[in-house]
Amino acid sequence: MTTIRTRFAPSPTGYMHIGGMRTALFNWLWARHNGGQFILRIDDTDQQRNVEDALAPILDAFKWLGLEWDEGPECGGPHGPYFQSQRGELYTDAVQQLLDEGKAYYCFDPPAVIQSDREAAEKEKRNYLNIRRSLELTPDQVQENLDSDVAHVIRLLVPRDQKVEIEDHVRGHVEWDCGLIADPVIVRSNGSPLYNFATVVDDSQMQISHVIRAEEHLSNTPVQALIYEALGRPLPEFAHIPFVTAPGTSKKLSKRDIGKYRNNPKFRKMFEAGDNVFSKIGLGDSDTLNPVMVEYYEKIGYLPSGVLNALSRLGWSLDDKTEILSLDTVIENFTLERVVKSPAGLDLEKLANFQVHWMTELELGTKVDMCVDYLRRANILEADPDEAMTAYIGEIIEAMGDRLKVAADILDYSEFFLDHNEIEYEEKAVKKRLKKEGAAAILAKFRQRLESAEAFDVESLDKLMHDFVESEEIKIGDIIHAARVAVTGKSVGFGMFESLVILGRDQCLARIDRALKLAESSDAE
RNA sequence: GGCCCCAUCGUCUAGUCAGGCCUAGGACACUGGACUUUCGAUCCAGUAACAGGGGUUCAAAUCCCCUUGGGGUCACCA
Repeated sequence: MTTIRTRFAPSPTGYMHIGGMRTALFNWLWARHNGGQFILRIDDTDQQRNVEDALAPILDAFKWLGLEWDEGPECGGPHGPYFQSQRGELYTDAVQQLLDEGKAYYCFDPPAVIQSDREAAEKEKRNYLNIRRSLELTPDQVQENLDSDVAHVIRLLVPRDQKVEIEDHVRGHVEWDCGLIADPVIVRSNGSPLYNFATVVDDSQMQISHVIRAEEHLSNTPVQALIYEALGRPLPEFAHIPFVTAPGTSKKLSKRDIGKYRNNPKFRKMFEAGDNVFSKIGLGDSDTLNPVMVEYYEKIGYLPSGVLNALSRLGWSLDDKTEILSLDTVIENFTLERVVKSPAGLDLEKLANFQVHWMTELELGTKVDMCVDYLRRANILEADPDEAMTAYIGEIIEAMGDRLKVAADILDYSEFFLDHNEIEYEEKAVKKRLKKEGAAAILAKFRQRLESAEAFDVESLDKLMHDFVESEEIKIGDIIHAARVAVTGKSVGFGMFESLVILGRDQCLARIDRALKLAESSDAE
């Protein structure tokens, strides 16, 4: 058995696409499942100036999710360099080989001529094939053209009388008729190699055993297979996995359509959450980070385990019932055979569900650390918390329970970090719960009970309120809502008694006093 | 348009390769109920799918053919 080697070859685009991450994950999984290697290769043939800046978010995404690569940027490896821009010699050599063996040729037809050939073919409703005029030239003429710098590209000479066949691990048998394939350009007029060519040279030189990529590359496969054949190198195994579609659609998830997604009901909440959270922690809004990017999930406080679980289940399943999957479980069970053939829509609700599960698995201390990070960035905490503050935050998080779905949710409870005169009261809540007929009077009485309460713990306060309700002959709803609004400023939150205890008696009394004044203030509206 | 791929509940999927165990299973979402101080969570229950048409067979979600629908790709992008 040869070693299983897979790769992911991103272009430095400045962000990591969530669908691309899924493709990378499947490659990584297949390598890990087989005890093989996963290689990261950077497709920087476009030569942007700041490759480094544009690459950082991509590497960060891999690091965040814990998908370490065995060879690639930063760590190097025996088949380097891992940047295509530094592999020019490999491509030049391969092209020369093809040229020498007559499997590729210089094409001197100007683009305009090719263009009109194409149009002519289209007009006659016949498939376009190169006319191969340059093949008529004598070796001397070719040399002459080259010597006098006549513009040219290099094309692969497609053997038109054969078929290309592959046994795809996901698609099964797929074949193409070479008689329908135009001679692809493999080297541009400026001397740089094209994707299809560079990929083959690299995959072959890096001894990639399995090319696992998105379905949209299926149509590149015959050309690549032909290049392998021309080069006399063994064909890798192929697995074309379905692409990821936008939620609720059947179209490929694409950053270009981000504008549309804003109005997509399945997506809208994510954008809103982004606007809300990112502005608080100084990361812009949902324009800077959107749900197509892996970084969005990281920065809004998703867990790697949640995202990984969701990504794993996108086009793959373990069996007929297992949904909650740890990375280790997936590694152990991942096979290409169980990859589904049809496109899979990104299911954000299910992602949220996985997230809740993995969040509840976390130790309190871990949650505290995550939340502290957000509180610091949002300037709710001005310094790293001391022991007392850490314990205080722990109490809040425990009280939140599974209301803490993503780490950024802690920001919804900022009132616990403010003094009584700093908190904001929700207008609606005040109107409904405090300005209601008789509400203030009840609240005032309850305040007295609180003040004189002997013990200030959850159990005692629970009893205190129930006794109060009984003696006043009111319903619990008549006081508890008013009390909540009074001490938190909001109509919703976690347990009432936990809230009171966490805030402490003095803070509660001060807040109630403030609320009482608010309730008395004139109803201008 | 050419080439290629795909088709099971609203969504992600199990079942398809080796036809019968499928009166099609699970999960998310949704609806109803229980619990409850709000929100959330939880527990119970429910709605809901084999795209259509032909074959083959004792038997088809599963095999074959056609139709329809959806999608990808057709560059000196990757």
